[in-house]
Amino acid sequence: MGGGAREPPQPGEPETQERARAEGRAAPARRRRDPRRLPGRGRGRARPGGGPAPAAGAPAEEGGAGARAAQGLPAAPGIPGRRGGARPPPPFARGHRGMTGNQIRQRFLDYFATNGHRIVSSSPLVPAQDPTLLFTNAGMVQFKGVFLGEERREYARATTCQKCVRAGGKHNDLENVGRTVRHHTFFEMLGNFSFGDYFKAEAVAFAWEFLTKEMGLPRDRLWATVFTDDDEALGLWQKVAGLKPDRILRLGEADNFWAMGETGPCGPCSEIHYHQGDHLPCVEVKAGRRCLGPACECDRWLEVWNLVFMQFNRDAAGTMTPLPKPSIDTGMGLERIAAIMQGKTSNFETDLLWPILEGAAKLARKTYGASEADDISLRVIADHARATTFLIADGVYPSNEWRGYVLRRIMRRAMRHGRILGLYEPFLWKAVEWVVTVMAGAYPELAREQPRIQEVVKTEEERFAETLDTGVAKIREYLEANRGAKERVADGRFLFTLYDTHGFPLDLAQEVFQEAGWSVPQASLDAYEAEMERQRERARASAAFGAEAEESAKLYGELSTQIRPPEFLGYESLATPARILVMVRAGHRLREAAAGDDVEVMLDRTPCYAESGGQIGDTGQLVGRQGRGRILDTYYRGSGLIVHRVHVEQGGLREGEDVAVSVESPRRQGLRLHHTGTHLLHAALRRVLGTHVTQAGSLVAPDHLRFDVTHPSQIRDRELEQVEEMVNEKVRDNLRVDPIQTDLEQALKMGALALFGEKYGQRVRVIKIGDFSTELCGGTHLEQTGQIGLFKVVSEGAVAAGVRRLTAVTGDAALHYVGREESALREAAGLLKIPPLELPQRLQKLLDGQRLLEKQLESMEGRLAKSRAQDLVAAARQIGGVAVVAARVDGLDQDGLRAVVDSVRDRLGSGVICLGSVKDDKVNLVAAVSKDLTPRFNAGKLIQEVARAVGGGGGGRPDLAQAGGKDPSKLDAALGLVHDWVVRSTST
RNA sequence: GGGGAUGUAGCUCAGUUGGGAGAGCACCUGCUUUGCAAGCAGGGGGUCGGCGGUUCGAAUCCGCUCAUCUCCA
Repeated sequence: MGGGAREPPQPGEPETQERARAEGRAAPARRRRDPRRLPGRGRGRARPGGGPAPAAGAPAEEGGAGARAAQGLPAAPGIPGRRGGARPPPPFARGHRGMTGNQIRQRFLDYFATNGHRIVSSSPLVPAQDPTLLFTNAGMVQFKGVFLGEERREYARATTCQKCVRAGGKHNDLENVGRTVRHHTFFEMLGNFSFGDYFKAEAVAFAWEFLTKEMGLPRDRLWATVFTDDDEALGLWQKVAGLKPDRILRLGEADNFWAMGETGPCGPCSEIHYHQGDHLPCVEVKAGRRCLGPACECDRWLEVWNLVFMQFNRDAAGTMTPLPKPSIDTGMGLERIAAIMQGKTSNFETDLLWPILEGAAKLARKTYGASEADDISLRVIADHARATTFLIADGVYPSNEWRGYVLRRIMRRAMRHGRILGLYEPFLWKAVEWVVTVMAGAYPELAREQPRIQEVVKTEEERFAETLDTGVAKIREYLEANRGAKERVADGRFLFTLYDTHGFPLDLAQEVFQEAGWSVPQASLDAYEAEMERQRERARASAAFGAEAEESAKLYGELSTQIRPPEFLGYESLATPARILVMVRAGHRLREAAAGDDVEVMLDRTPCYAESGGQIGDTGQLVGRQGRGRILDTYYRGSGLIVHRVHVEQGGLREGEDVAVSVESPRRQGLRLHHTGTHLLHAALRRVLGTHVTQAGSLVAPDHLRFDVTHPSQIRDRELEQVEEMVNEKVRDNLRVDPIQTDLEQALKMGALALFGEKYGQRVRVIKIGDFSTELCGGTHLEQTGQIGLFKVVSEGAVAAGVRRLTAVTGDAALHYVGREESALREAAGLLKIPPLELPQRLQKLLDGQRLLEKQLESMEGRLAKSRAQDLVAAARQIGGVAVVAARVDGLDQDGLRAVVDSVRDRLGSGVICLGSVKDDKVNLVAAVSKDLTPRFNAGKLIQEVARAVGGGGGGRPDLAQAGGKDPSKLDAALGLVHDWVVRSTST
């Protein structure tokens, strides 16, 4: 009975609660931290307005020396510009003080390893197959499937140091980073996990032992919190840790209850808090209230470690049933524990971040601690440099959508703060090196990827400079256009357009305006914000459109817990008997499907490959007793469910029915050819271009393959030829293609390429092609490379900055491709009656000849026009002293006619001309009036009148006009109108 | 996924209710001159992103599409 464990939301904290749930877990680094209430640097200087006495412990005087220390200016060795100030004695046991971040990380993993935990390496920042999650944001992300019971591991205890990014998405803390000493976009999360193995008692004991023994933290500074009615946890803290009851707080659901989502595993949690000391300023005290102790949001108390007791399963109705095997998930921010261990009140002064911040400070010739504004910028740069480096290393590229967009925002924010510090030239790419220096020990891939990362960062910096330039130009235009404005006040809507359309940041815009002597009042900022809000509204409104997709996602989420992922037989066989477990249509379960229906079918076993790893899903047939369906596509839904999209062709299908499933085998064969071809291509590219080449995307279709790779510049023809040759050589070598089942560690030892964004369980499949290629892959492959027959690259091009896209074909498709090209060549050569190989020279000759002819034609036409003009000039009539030419010159198009008219006008010197021509059963008309007569005659008006007579219309300038008409038979009559018109125009 | 902007010569861009596709730089030729972005004369170079529509006529108006930039999610 777990229903009672739920507690109503605490008033005044709905947002926090909602966030905690949305986020999936408690977040030591940010939870319950409202930035507006965080102690900023300057805050300690203000005296509290005579509030009541602070909580237990003698507080240091507010605003005094102690407060200064709280401002992030401790007497830290090696930190320049620190000011003198009393600091409390270091709260360390001897021998532990000053442990480096790297040592703490290692110590943590080692400690849990000796306690039976498997050390699992950090998963990539791009979460595998979880499109709802932007980035890996907690240690448990890679174990989600295990907690949900969908996935099995060969160990029941694990420990990790997980790299995490929290930015973008529902909770966006980006703007807070830098303004505080604890917010991060990138951080490392230490955690230990139990999958139905140990529970609360051990979790508490491990945490306590690690902090007090391994880290040597003094017991009297540690406090604990538990969920309201979790007496078990309360008891454990007393028994295991020897904490007195007054040092254990009971907190409500908002703080100490954790859930993965609306439904699924959940349970109470328990936090360990570290008491930094009452000499630090407290926001509550400042506001005239008392410090809340461990539950307070001030810097006196630091939440260090969160232990989650996964105990219940919550269903859609909200009822909670106890899990058969309760689990443990814990998280401790590395940066925080490092700050404590190193006696720093700011994460940025730990050895994990300080070298980066210091590097930026040196570059900008600034001193950390000298000015609050500069400090914010320095912290921003230090933090964002880490996020940038790690994200790019994990295959994210700055772009204008999804993850790439979040990365771009992080990068641009860092660049903006660089400018605030006076760094106008690209600098962030230099910071990458500092990050690598600090982190490469724990993450060797950083060192390997450093050149590529720096390249990407530098290009992005240059791009941003361009954006800024165009923005400044826009503002100049605006200022110019509004030069005469009464009030020199910047329009908020313009500021928004500037940002929305041209990416020019508001704060920079304000600066530019103010420099030009314009003001940006609050009203403008409000208008800006209002436009922004409307933009958000729009986005939200159209997001609601995906409600059906969401509904079906929800259904599949539920189904995942009810039925088991099917057995995949497609590696060995193409047909099998199976049973229909579930059918779905339009997001709803369906018992029976009739002919004509399109349904989604889930089977207990299947030979059909579901789209993944770039290989598209199989098609095939599904035959039951009563009916038959065509499988149009196969894909994954929920977690691990294989869904067949089936069009029922005959009779009906029903749930529970036994059917025969088969894969369309020629198509599958095409997929196998192109998938093995993809691996060969990948390996060849790395050999020809270098190992910086990594897969950035892949599509394996039956008739072609598409492969995106990271490469800074265009791939030259010569390189492509080399690649193609190498692949074909491996095809002729007829290498064996071996699928090997192994574990991840072993696979990596074999040198297998593991790709970003792919999910690899503990059991992985490696495709080994001779000694040429070793890659983790779940796709279907050939037995021997010789089956490919022929490999042809079809095209090469750009996808995004630094990413090139190759398209290639193999097997039959390659032969067809070559065949088509060949026959086109033969046909072309046949037309010229020459051997195909002579085509290029001959074509060049022909083109030159053609060019020459065109020129000649042009000059002939010119001469012809002139000679005709001569006749026409001779035939000019004088009407009221004005020379008028109206004539018909057939066979000329608009351009030819105009040439003649020009010529006539030149010779005439002064006059009115109107010529008509019939060509292709249409009438062309051009009229001209010499400049001296334009005050009296308007060519445009003339042509309109004439054109009307031939069933057309026209217009133009006063001195030249053209028109067309549909009725050639009326042309002569129409031209007759010209003289009348001149007469009339003269008389009026 | 939704909004906004841009796409014209090798480069940077102009092109005004729809009516001769242009400038500067770069390039080629010739002359002049050998002092720093040299000058003068001449010349080459364009599917006006693509497709479709409206119109006698479209770089220009409309629809679709592609690419790039940018914001929101």
